[in-house]
Amino acid sequence: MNIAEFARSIGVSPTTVSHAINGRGRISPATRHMVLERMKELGFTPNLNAQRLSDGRTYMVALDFAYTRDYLSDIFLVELTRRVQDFLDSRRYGLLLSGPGEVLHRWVKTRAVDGVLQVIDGPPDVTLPQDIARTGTACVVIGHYPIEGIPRVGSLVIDLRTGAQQVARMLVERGHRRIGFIDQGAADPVLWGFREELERLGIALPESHILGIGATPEDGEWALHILLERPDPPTAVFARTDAIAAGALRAAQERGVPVPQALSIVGHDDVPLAQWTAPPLTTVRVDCIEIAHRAADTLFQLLKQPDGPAATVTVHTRLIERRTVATIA
Amino acid sequence: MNIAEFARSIGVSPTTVSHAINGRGRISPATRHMVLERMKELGFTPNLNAQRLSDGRTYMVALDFAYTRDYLSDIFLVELTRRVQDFLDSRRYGLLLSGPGEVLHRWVKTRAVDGVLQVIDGPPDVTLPQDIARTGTACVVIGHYPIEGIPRVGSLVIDLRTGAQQVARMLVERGHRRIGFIDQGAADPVLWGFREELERLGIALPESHILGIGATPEDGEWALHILLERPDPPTAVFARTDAIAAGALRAAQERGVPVPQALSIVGHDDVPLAQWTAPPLTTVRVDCIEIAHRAADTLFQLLKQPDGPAATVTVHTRLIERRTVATIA
DNA sequence: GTGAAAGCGCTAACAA
DNA sequence: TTGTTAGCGCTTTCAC
Repeated sequence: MNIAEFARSIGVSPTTVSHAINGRGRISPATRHMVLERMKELGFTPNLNAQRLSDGRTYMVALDFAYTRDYLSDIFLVELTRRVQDFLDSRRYGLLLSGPGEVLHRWVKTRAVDGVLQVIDGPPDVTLPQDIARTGTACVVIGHYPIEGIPRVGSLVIDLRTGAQQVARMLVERGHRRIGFIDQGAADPVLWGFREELERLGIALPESHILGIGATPEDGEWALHILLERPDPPTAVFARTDAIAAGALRAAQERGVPVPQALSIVGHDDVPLAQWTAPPLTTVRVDCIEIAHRAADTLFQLLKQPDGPAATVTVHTRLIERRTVATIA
Repeated sequence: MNIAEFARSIGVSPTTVSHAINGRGRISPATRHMVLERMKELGFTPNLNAQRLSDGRTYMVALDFAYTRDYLSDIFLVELTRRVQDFLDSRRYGLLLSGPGEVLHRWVKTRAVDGVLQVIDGPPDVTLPQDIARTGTACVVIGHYPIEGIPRVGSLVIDLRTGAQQVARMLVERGHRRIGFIDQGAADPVLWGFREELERLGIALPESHILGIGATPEDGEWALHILLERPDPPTAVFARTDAIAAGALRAAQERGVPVPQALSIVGHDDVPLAQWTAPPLTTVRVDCIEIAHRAADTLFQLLKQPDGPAATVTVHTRLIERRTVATIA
């Protein structure tokens, strides 16, 4: 059944039906109500593709993971995807889970989506969103750095420094002076923020106390063993991911080093695992719901006002205290 | 730029361009080649929404998780999603990540997708795929039971019994006679297959050796402690998920029970965690790639031949031997 | 407040 | 082999 048949069968014109559906146009509340009622009765639903062609909007948003590494854990992406999906659902938009690169461009060029949410893990490649925006498709980049001054491009900055700084302050307040850091093979804002804050507090984070090659628990085990073998072993260790922290925790237990009494351990990301470790892991939360919400919101802003100011919003990470940090005597 | 402008600018008719794009219709190879070349040059890409309206196909597939519990772990869904996405990408189809229930129905009714892949975790609700299929949209249900005899509905059965039976045979071959099972709060084909195979081999799995309330490592710890307190403690334990098995492993270590020397433990699902435990976990793999591929394939079959036979394909789980099972002296 | 008619950009009979 | 033309189902301007 199409709009014409339906309109005829309830004795009005297609125009009236369209007005009733969209709430636009002049139509009496009574007529509108009647049309809507009978739509349900007769089971008429407008063909989305015709609407798309006609009004130029697709009611679709593409989500693209332009990842080069595994910066944030998979679970973060799942969670983010789910939250974005919920948000879009509630606005009757659809989520197109796009592959990266060429595939995404195809969706943009064929006008399959109104906007793109792009999650990236490194420094931003301005070219990508620029290409997208040039075709008239809005784009919001979710990453660790702002992107500014490009029309139709917004950015959501996940500020990794905040949480890292909180960790630094907490550890120092608890009396820790010899502190270690285990990264996942690449320095990033977590390390930078952590180190800067420590330095501000007068504590050094020597290169010898920063190590890491990967993001598995094994990497964490390995790294912790090395740190504890040093002549001046740390009393607290901050790990770049919870998985690394879990490995470090295990290594400490293997060595008979009680956590947190003899060694404090802090993780990062607050994945579910962080609540399961024994004792539960003190860590830094990256708030998915907030990120998903505000990123999608920024995108919708851009859809509504294509020439509005390209917004940059920042979401901060924050310390979640559990049971793996103790005060030094 | 639309097809008319483009056609005019290269001196042919829109029809010819359309023929060139779609490979259908009669067109000389030379013309076709020329048109394609100039498309790239001038950057013309056909509007997908117009194509959709015109030829009635949307080149979109919806993926829906109609879950009531957490049967398969999240990581499975991620992996599955990624594989489905890759498959669709390669066929120039898009993946619409749909919410469940009403949301999915909206996409179907508005003709936003050609087909639906539905992942369910319990016994099948035939109504759902039936409603979808009735509107002319193909549907493949990914679950643990076949769905047959409904036009335009296919099913992919993940046969959980196979792997469970392999586990049973392996444990018995290795000399185990007192065996325990930790489930996640609900009996399912894994338990059934396991118990049946044990019985076939003349080994009983007493109710007292089957327990479980949840799927976290803590649940596994708790369950293992109880099992080992029994007068006739098991020498081998099969856990319904790897997370449960990981908890059991930890509990054994806490009690000073060496694994696998004094106790064999087997997990299920083969999530990444299973390789990280110490020792690495013997478990049962659910092959995502195969599932994604064959489910999508079945769906495409249905798209190609709407009235073809509604296929049911079965993917079997299989035992992955690592290091947590030993032969009993 | 309602309806007639002209698009939106593409595909596919059919004619040339 | 190529071009003309009539849809696909909706929105929206503009008369009534």
